[in-house]
Amino acid sequence: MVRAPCCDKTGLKKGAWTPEEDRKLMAYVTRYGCWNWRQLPKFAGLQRCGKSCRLRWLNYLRPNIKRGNYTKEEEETIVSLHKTLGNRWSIISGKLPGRTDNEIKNHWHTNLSKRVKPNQPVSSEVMNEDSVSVGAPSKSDHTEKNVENFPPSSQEISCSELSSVSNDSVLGMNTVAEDCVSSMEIFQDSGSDFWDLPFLPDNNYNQDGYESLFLTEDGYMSFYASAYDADAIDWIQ
DNA sequence: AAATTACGCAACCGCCCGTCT
DNA sequence: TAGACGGGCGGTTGCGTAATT
Repeated sequence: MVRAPCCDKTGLKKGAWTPEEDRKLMAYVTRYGCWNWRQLPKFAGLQRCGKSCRLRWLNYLRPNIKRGNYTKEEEETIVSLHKTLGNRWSIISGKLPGRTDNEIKNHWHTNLSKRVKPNQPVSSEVMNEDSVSVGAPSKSDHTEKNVENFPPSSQEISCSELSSVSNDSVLGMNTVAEDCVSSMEIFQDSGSDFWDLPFLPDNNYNQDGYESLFLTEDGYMSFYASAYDADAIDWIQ
């Protein structure tokens, strides 16, 4: 079976993301969630592959992403986990709140791998699921969480980050889920049919970019403060 | 000051897996 | 049961910038 390309690449933009594209993606995901990455660019008004959008969101735009220098503890954790797990960056990132697998992978290749002796063997049992289960949730766990977090609506809503951001409670990375939920609840509050709404690309932020965004005490980001009523803001906070 | 090299990071690519029909 | 599809993951690439010559 030959797989079709993930998306029709003709006319799709590649390379670095512009602030405008970031705004569109962030606005859309924050407001509507990530119900289908492949379709998302179309609705968000982006000339990008869905995978590209997903990556950009997960690695850069997602709330609570920690950037900058790694602490000694973080580096020790990475080295230690890499010793037992190998290049399973997604699992390793699950143990480092706010760090993305891509970032950890880059950091490893540019810094940490040089410090670790190259002949250090990676245990073959790494590939054994049992040994990986150091708190690494299964995909079915994620599915269950999705079900819990997203009660049935007129159309099934999936928030795929839930599965990439593993072990939410441990990580403190449930922000994305909160985002999706908040998006839906706020939508529901608005009393209109979400799935019939056209994408409103530029109404909820100002011309200067992210100034409408803010972080609440809990680190939850809201995009709605200027566009919705006080009830929504109270809920977010 | 200009040229070259090294480095860090963002993004892309292709494969794999799970789910749905 | 097989095929189609979407999402996730790890490897790799390419660009921008800092450091060095």
